[in-house]
Amino acid sequence: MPVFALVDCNNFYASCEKLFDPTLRDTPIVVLSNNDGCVVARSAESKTLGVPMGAPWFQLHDLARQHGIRAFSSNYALYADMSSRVVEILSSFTPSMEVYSIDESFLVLDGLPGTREEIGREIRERVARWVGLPVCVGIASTKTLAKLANHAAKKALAGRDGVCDFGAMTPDEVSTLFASIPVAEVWGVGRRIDERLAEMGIGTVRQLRDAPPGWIREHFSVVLERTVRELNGVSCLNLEDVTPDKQQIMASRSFGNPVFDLEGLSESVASHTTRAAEKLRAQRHVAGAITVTIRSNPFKPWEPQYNRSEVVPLPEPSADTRELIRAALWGLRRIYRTGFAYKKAGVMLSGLEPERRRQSSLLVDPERERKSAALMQAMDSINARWGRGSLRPLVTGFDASWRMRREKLSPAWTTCWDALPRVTG
DNA sequence: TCTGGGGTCCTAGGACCC
DNA sequence: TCTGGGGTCCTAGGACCC
Repeated sequence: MPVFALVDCNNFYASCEKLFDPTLRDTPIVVLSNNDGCVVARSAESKTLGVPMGAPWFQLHDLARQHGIRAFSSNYALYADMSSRVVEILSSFTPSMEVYSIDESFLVLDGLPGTREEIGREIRERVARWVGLPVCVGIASTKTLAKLANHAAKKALAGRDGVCDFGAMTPDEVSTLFASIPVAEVWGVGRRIDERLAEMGIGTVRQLRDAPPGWIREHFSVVLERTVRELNGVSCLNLEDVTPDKQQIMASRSFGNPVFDLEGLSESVASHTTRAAEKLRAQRHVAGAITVTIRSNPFKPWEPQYNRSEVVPLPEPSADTRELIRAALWGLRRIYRTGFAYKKAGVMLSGLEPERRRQSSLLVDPERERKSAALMQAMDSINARWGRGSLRPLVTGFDASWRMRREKLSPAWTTCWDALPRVTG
């Protein structure tokens, strides 16, 4: 039977912000979404003050003033860099690991020296010592249980040592613990399923674990059935240690200020397409279609609403920014209507396939393809050397009014020489 | 004034085929 | 009066995740 560990950084974004500013040590802080919209991470102090996850920041101004809560714009350059440092440390324990998200990784502990709890504690200590971030470790025989053990380490068993191994507990202890955890904490149980389970009298992890899998499948889905089996120690989800290629690539943003005209929308759609095309080439794929989406602000229902998207198939699969922009703008012109305050635009690339293996059609001019590839490669190299957006299509524009707000951004401490922290005294 | 972005999987239903 | 059955492919929509 495999042994999974889930390592999860505590309050990851908030912890990253605190790491480089010691004066924030006991200060309640929050990290905001793009456009400084809503709360996406809270430090322990903010959670204690009752700051809800996902709350719009503008609704929290009073609470913030009252308790001195400091807010930060999300600084993904910093978080991504700290994440890669944590991953590097974790991979020193075992090559059998899956980087599940920016702040979570699954490790398979089978065959490692020491008891499972000792390994868990060593992971915590090494990460704390080498990068200064707090993590918790959940250990169990399935991924779903390891996620739950991690939750227990953070909540129900907080105050112990940040490590929870279900394998070290008796069946009775586990059952008692499960009876105290709301079913919504289980990986795979979201809001809707939680509501429906509640109607059926299932409110705790223990009740879900003890529900008949067949009955769950009948009333819900094979997905939740798998969850129930995993809660019973039957491993259904494997470690995905090779990251699969993306099947679709998206790029979208809300606007800092509403946009009314086609020109502004075109600039943003061209910008998003440029970014999406970069991701596409990084994965060495071509796209068969691009979808353009524009929408008004659903949080202002008293304003006229509009929400539409258009799928534009490409004549030939491509990774050429210019061709993708041409297709995206064609789609945009088809769906654009005047008289709306647009809040968001985005594109999605689909029909992805490897650039090599694809069928070459009679319509493709090999010389033109070669030139396209060379140009894109040159553009990517220049942007890698001089920073994103150094060389970009003219249609992405110079008007900054629609670009996002990031008024509370912390420095790029670890990824920009000019922002390197200074030690004095 | 002010409410994120980027993904995956599963299912149902329609089109189409033999 | 009475109108097959089964398979595949695609898309849209709903659920979930961080």
